[in-house]
Amino acid sequence: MKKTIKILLADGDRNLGFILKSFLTLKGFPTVLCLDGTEALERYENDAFDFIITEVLLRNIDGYTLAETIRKYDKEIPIVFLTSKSSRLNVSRGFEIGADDYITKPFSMDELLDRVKAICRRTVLKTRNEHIFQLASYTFDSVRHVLIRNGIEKKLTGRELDLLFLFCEYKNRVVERSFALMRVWHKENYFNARNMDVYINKIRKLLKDDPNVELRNVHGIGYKLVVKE
Amino acid sequence: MKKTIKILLADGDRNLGFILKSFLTLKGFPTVLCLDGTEALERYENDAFDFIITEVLLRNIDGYTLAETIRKYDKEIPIVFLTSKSSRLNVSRGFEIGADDYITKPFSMDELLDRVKAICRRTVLKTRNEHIFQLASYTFDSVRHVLIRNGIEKKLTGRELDLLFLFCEYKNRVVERSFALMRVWHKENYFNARNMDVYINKIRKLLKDDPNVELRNVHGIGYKLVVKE
DNA sequence: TCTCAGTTTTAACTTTTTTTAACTCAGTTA
DNA sequence: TAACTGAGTTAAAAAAAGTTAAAACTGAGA
Repeated sequence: MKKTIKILLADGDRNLGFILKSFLTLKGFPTVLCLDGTEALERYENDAFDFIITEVLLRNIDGYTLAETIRKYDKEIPIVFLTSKSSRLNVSRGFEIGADDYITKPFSMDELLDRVKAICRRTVLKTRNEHIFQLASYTFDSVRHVLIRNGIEKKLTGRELDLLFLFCEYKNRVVERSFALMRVWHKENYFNARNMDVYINKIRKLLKDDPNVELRNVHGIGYKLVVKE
Repeated sequence: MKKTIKILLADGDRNLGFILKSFLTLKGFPTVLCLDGTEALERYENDAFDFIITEVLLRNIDGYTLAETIRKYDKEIPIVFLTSKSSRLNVSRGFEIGADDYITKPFSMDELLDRVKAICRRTVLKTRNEHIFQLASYTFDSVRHVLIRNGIEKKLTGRELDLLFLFCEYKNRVVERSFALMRVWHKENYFNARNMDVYINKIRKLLKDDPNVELRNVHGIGYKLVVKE
């Protein structure tokens, strides 16, 4: 299962690349850095990524060609291009390949992070087609924001909804704590972590009437919504 | 027959500007890029545009002044301001000029496109005189200022009308509180915010007879008029 | 100009939701 | 088993939103 968004970063500048990689990884997006196009493609073929960030000007294989090749395998994966001021570039080629964004250097780390997050949010929204989940005797309607059992409806608050929705997406699979924090609170710190504990508690109380549903903790890793059916 | 929307984009950053221009053009909105206020104004006077996107901080003539000048010629043309996070700016001045939206950098391309499209939809509604909205079993006629259900008409007051109209424009999408305050009250402060609460309450009472319409709060963000159809 | 009804704003107060905090309990490792 | 870290519980504080009523404003008609 996919717990986190794993980024493939292709940037020829070893120093900047390393800084970006460290920053993104720290912010909850594990990142692999490649210094040229060939390396990036090789890495892509031998690993599983959820997000591509690539410079336009890249040694061996340029960013556009890299993106095109990756698009052949994956029509959905978000691709963001980085360009420097000096570089002559073919923006429309980028967008025809299906770029999700272009970011011009110089940019701040936070700017990059913000845009990565924005694109993730969007991609997640797209997949949010299914909105009614059956959890043993509970019915969870994420559009109407209610949890129903024996005809009794309980209205969910925003945080309850987002968190329960996340666990439903990954029903019977482990969701990592840090992933949940990023998805629901969009950041990770001590207080958000405690706050999540509180909401885990609330969700457990909401689901307590049917022993066939259980929000189980996986020590040191995260949680798993176990549904017997 | 759909008319193409031609955009005048004023942005001092040559690179970002070029990317935005290419992106918008590719997405079906032919765009002309100007790098400063004087150039933008000159272009505006010698060409026909349907949409203005301008940075607030612009060389020679700033974005606000540019917008004000254009407003003298055209009371209807949609104007969107781009601002950077850091820049201290005068949001209410923008809305007094009649801004349709403010977009804070960094934003993703898709975000910009979405908002441009949303504004076009609205403008089309206005010019087509599509002013009647069907909200489940309610009919809202924004020209006659009435809300009708089962043949019973209720007259709406000014504020009720403006606010409900705004929510209808963004039906099933979230309208941010501060955006609503700007659009309806043209400024944002503690009392306006409380005042809006009062009108949210009024609108909910007006719409309470059909459970298929709901003005839902999104905690910490805004409201969403949810209509099941 | 004055009055009055309709409308909007201000204000005080309540409720809901989220966050912070303090403390307890459980699982892991040396 | 002690020490440590992760997780669970509960309560309080803080922030956001909802409700209600009175005050202030506004504009049409006397």
